[in-house]
Amino acid sequence: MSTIYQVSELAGVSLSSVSRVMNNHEHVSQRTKDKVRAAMEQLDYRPNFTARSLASSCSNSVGVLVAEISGPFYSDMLSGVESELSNANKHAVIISGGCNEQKEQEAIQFLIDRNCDALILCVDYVTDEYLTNLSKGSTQIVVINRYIESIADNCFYIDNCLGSYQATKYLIEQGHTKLAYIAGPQWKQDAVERLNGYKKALNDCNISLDDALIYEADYTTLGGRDAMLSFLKGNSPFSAVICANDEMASAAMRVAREEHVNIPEECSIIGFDNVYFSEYLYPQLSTIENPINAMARMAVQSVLKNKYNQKKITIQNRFITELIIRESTQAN
Amino acid sequence: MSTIYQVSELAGVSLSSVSRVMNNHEHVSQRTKDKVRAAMEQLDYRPNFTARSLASSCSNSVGVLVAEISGPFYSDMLSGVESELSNANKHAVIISGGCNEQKEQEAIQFLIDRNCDALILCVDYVTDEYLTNLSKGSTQIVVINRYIESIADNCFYIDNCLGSYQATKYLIEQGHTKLAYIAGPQWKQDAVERLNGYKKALNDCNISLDDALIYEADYTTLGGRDAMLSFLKGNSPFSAVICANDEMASAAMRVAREEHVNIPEECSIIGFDNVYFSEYLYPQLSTIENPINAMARMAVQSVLKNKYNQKKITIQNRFITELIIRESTQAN
DNA sequence: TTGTAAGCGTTATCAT
DNA sequence: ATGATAACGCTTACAA
Repeated sequence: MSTIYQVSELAGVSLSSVSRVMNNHEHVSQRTKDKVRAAMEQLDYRPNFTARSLASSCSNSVGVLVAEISGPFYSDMLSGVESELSNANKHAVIISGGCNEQKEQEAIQFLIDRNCDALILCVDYVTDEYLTNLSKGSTQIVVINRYIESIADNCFYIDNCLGSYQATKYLIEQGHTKLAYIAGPQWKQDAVERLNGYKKALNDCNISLDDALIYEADYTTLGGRDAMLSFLKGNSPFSAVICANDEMASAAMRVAREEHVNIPEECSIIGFDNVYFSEYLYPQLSTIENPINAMARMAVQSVLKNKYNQKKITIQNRFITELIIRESTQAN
Repeated sequence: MSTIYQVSELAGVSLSSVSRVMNNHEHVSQRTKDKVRAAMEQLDYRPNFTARSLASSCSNSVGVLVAEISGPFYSDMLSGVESELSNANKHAVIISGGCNEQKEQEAIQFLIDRNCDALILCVDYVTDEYLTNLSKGSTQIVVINRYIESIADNCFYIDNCLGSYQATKYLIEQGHTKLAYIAGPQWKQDAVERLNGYKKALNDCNISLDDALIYEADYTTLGGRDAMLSFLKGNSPFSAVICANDEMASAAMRVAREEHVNIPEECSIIGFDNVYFSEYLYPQLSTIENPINAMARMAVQSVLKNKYNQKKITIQNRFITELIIRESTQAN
């Protein structure tokens, strides 16, 4: 591997001139540029990434922390982050966080220690306060899928409440009046907000809340299964069930089938997130589009703008959900 | 941020001693260790990752290149790679390759330029020769999901032929004699092998090949859809269809439903890969388990062993598929 | 516009 | 066992 020094020798110029050419500095004569470029070509010179990082204290890499790598939701997000980063010639150091506060903090520290210029975080366990504090450090922090008032400009999130409001309102407009809700774990912000949207819609339409028709599950198919079973075995009749995510909705559909209740004829089901497999299901799942990929891309844009001084695009922090009607819902 | 220098001052020892303690060198007195550790603690010292990389020419990071980040198959692989790497305190630099040879080469070069110690590659476009050559360089190369004879020890792959042989044989044993096959794109090695397994099973059972019952699709739902439609509209009757992956199988099931052919009563369908959503489908998809996650972990182990001199575990290069029977197949 | 030289924070080779 | 000191390959004042 040749170094900047060898290039400078071959080109007959100084180290700094080579560096200037590499970094496209102004005030370099065409003649120097040409000589340097020719020498680089001849030596098949490749800048040493690590040395540049050390000297410039900029690693051109951003750390990404998510709860898990696989899973339709996170992988869609990662995909957006990675592609946007690659386009800008930065790279992503991706790790998956643990399942408790300490692990999450360690993961963040790991990324900081690796000299990432910025961090894109999708975290559930660390506190708002911790993240706020972190933001005061030299590593830029950006948070996806969570709203923290004190660092609002660095948060990218959807209006979860609006999302389930849209779903619930739609079903009510379709004539449903007995609506069940399968909630996500209530220690997660988004799960609480989604439940609120459901409640708000019922309230706006003067439908009273029936606690027996709300089941707190955990966003997994197992949870969705238990929830649906509980509704079916309960005493409160219902003609529709709104789910806090698509996984639980898919489980609810399966349980319905096992118990011989036809979807959507006897019961409408709607999900949340619009993960890609929701159209593979039978019936295809009606759901709420969650623009996670776009959010991820925007988060990267914000990093590019703030940390890498790139193009002055306008940053949007709040994203809007959208109703997707497929086959799993119908009028009552 | 404090440096090794400040630690050495506070501890009253030299730079080298601090370095030695950090790296757990032998021949360091307990007294020195204690002093250094205390000083580190007091200063909340964190080693500078970049400086270490430069000085030691070891970045402790491995580059991972996949065709795409999302998608059930790749994300399962990435998940395995990342977790295994994190456990070893290494990190993953993940990028997604392009959709042609040049882009793929660029992506690889990108990773090499970033001083990755090793590369884990899941690539389709670059040639065997290119990869063989690459392996001669200083960056260790490991290939997942592809077998290249000249660098066999660095390849991790499943027996694709066996996989579809298992599927086909099973259906034949269940009494099916007219079996259609939805193939993957034949410029991909795994797609060819999978098709071969099907042919071999037919041959072993003395069932003659009907070209009208083989359709080359592209591993996507759209392709699977076209394939199934073509079979249904063709003149060759069939009672089972074997698909080269689960996405196409899910599409085939949907088309069947649209055309009012009951699965599995009128037609058995089997997939390949056992991606996680295959059990969400209705009917749940029978398929071939592809141990991609295990393969990914093994690939990391091989890197740990060869590049980072870690534990002498035995490396396994070839992985075996397994028949998973669910609801989409039945006896004929 | 170009060159000189001092870092950047480590590791690693020598002596001692 | 410990300490100087020279790399590692580049960036960046500062000087010319």
